[in-house]
Amino acid sequence: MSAYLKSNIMSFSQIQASNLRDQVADQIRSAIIEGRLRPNDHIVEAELTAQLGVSRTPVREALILLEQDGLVVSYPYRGSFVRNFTPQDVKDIFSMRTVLENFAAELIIDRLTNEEYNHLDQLIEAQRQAIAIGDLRQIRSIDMNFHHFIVSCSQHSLLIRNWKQIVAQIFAVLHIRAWAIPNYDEYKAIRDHLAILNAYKQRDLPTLMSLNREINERVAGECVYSVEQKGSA
Amino acid sequence: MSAYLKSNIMSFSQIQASNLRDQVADQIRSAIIEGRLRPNDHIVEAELTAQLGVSRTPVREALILLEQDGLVVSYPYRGSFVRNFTPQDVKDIFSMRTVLENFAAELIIDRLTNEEYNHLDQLIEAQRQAIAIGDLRQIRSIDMNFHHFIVSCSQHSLLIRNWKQIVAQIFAVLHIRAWAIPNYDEYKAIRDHLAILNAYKQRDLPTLMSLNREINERVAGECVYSVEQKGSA
DNA sequence: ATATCTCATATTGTATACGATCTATGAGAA
DNA sequence: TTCTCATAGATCGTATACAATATGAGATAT
Repeated sequence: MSAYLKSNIMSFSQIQASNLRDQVADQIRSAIIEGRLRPNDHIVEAELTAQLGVSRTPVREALILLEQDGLVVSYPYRGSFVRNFTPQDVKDIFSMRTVLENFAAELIIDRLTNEEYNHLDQLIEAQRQAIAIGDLRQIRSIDMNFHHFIVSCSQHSLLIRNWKQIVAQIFAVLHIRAWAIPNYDEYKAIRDHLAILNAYKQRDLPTLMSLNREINERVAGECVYSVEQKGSA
Repeated sequence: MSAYLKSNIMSFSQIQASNLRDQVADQIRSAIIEGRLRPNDHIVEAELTAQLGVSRTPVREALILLEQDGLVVSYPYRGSFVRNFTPQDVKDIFSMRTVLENFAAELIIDRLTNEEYNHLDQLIEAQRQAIAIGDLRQIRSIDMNFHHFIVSCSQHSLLIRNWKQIVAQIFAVLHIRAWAIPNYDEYKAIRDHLAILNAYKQRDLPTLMSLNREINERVAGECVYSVEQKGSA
């Protein structure tokens, strides 16, 4: 395996937050993405201070980061809350994701190597096994890795950065979908990924772009439905 | 004039930073965008504390925001520096701008009203006058407003937000161009804007998208040249 | 009973104090 | 002369203390 490919594959886990700010941000981000913190939950700085054993300074700085990431909203002298996505928010997020992933596709479709195809094949297989076991957290993780690997192949740091932000928001929304649609067919993602990978192998950009659009619009629809359900419940 | 249009036009000036953090961030951002702070300049928290008459806390928080915006880079225990754009950075920034503006075009091209066309006409004329006077700062401001108005018509908050970030970085780079190419023909922008506006009026999306791409690639090339000049100087 | 006002409490915004780390400088040895 | 290493100064990271603001409970008037 080439050094480039390896670093690409590892780019999710190799990140190590040096300062407390980033560590705290990662903790809160995980809590939101994994659904332990729910939309509109009040994030009280003093509580995190106690729970994490750090002072308010890094906690506050972490919350600033998360607000920039669109996972948290803050109001002056009232505090920070887990962002509650409106149907319009969800539509916007998924439409932006489509735009970014189509841009990535345009950049890489003629440059992907067999090694990279193989890695994507393996990820699909791993996700299939995670679904068989029923490990939802693992399913989500591999799913994200599939798309992240593709986007990171572009080596377009700005694109990768913006995509990561969007996807973090999407994962927060996917938890709402999981609550609203308990028996969601996770194998849909497998079929989607196979179709995407096939389009890449065929180097068929138009098909790939409409695939991206259709998939994202379908999932967006599911999430909008879920958000509306939650609002009326 | 419709209420929607009015709020759209005013959306640049109506922002009012309530807390010190945002005020400090705005000050530093302006300094970078206007070229008073140059790439690689060391931003020392204590100096800003003294100059602005606030404590280090809001200064630090502002620097975190600016790092997220891609205008500042920070190294642990070494400090924050005005970001120095590499040629690759410049290419990435402009290619992302193209993607975002083409997305905006797709969203709005069939929905723009005569009022909005008129406003864009007025902005072009205002920019022409600013060029005649030679007010570079005003030229830049109106130029940004032209594009911002278009993007904001999409009412896609995520798109608008990402676009604003990108454009702040571009403005920082444009100052490098101004230093490298002192007698730059500012009327180029007028011709570009007229062509863009005309494509919108014709509702000709393909032409508009290739226009966007060509213009951004041309300006990107000028900026890459300028960045390379600076590096070798 | 309802509405409105007052004030205590909780929470955030800001300032300051302390600790950790980097960088440059200079003395001493090879 | 040049290299190494210790030390001091500068700067950032974190913790704590104080100030400003929002919220809600209870009192009071209608």
